[in-house]
Amino acid sequence: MMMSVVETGRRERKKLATRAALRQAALRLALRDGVENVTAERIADEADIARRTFFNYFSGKEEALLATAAVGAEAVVARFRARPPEESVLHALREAVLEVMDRDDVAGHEHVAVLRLARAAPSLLPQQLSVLAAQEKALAAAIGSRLAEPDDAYARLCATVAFATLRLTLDRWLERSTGDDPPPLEVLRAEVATAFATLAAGLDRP
Amino acid sequence: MMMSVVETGRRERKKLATRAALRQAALRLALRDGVENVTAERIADEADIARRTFFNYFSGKEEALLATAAVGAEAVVARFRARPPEESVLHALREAVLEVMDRDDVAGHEHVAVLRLARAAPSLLPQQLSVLAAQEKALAAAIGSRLAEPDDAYARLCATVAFATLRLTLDRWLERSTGDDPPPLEVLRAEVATAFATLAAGLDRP
DNA sequence: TGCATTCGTGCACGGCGTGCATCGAGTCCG
DNA sequence: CGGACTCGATGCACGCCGTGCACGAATGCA
Repeated sequence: MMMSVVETGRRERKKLATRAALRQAALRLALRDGVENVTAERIADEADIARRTFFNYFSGKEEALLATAAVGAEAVVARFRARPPEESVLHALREAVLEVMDRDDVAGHEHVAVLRLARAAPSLLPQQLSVLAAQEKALAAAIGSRLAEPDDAYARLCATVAFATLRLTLDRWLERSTGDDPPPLEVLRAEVATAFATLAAGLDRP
Repeated sequence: MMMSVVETGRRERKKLATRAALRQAALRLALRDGVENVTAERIADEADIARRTFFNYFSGKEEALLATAAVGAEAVVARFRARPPEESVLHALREAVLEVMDRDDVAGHEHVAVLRLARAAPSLLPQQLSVLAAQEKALAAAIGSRLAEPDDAYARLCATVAFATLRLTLDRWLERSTGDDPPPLEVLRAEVATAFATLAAGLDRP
């Protein structure tokens, strides 16, 4: 039983492909028919996979849909780890977030599409929050290993507050959507910068 | 169709009683048999109410269980509104939280019991986060009406960060549970104070 | 007292999530 | 190469979930 990340077998490749197929099928159906009309059965059919097998990969349609968003949150943590250690915590966090946002690739567009679906579909909110909560632990660990002296309380507070701020900023950005596409990325970048600046300067006000 | 909060009729009293009976039955069963062994049917039977009627009051067992916790979050918002306007935002928030915690009544003990259940039962996490997210709007509105000049971005950021901090602090407090009961309240009060102090002083670190 | 609401309830139905047994492709080893 | 082993994919069955619908009873009102 190896825990290596790079499992080089045909089996592992097929598993990855199956998971991706299900994830994309879920997103396609949600965009085409609306979130409320998506069932596990339909997703499985769309990907030409048995219903039972779908549940081997995801606990439900919500998890399949938000798996796309989870990749984005993981990416933020990964980028944060890669930031130079001399940067302050909030500075590194902000840059990590901006780096992920600047990736204007297919995964990014899918991520935005999922977030827009989640905004309109209340049934996705619990799962969306759970995804962030799960990544909080990873981010807290990453922050902790950056500190000169360990401070679990501070690391976890930072992680929690950072993701909460990110979620709020994205929500406010999507809220401004005119018609059927989101505002320009520059607006989002500016909002992220000001939010993190507020946190760094001290949140209190008279 | 009156929207008054105090509906003084026999009907309203019975509805409140039914809701409370279901809520308490859910908590009783979860504590006795474990969260995973609680079903809507059992809750309804325990309260001597039809299964169908249960779903007229709650969307599922998770909501019935977390309803107890939701009351606590609402109380924080209510106390915050009652704080004198000359206090700074974070100061008023901290005092509001401490006021609610100091209420050593039955509702408080039930609230703690539910939080301890939620910590051990992953299936309750999504709903727990949703409860807080729902109260964020109310808290943001309360903060907004306190500010000299309106600042929606700041108000919502404060509300989100405050509840996120509260959730984290409670989690860390329950984490320290020795055996079958939580650490003393004084520890919790101190943790809340330091967390809010950190936010007020600025979250960033080298 | 009679009428209008509204609540509680039973019924039915489609969807959900999982344990279990089976089959077959992929992997390993001699 | 070939046999044995591993593990994912699948079908089946079952209990639970959440809701639309219809109906009767309790409540509120004039």
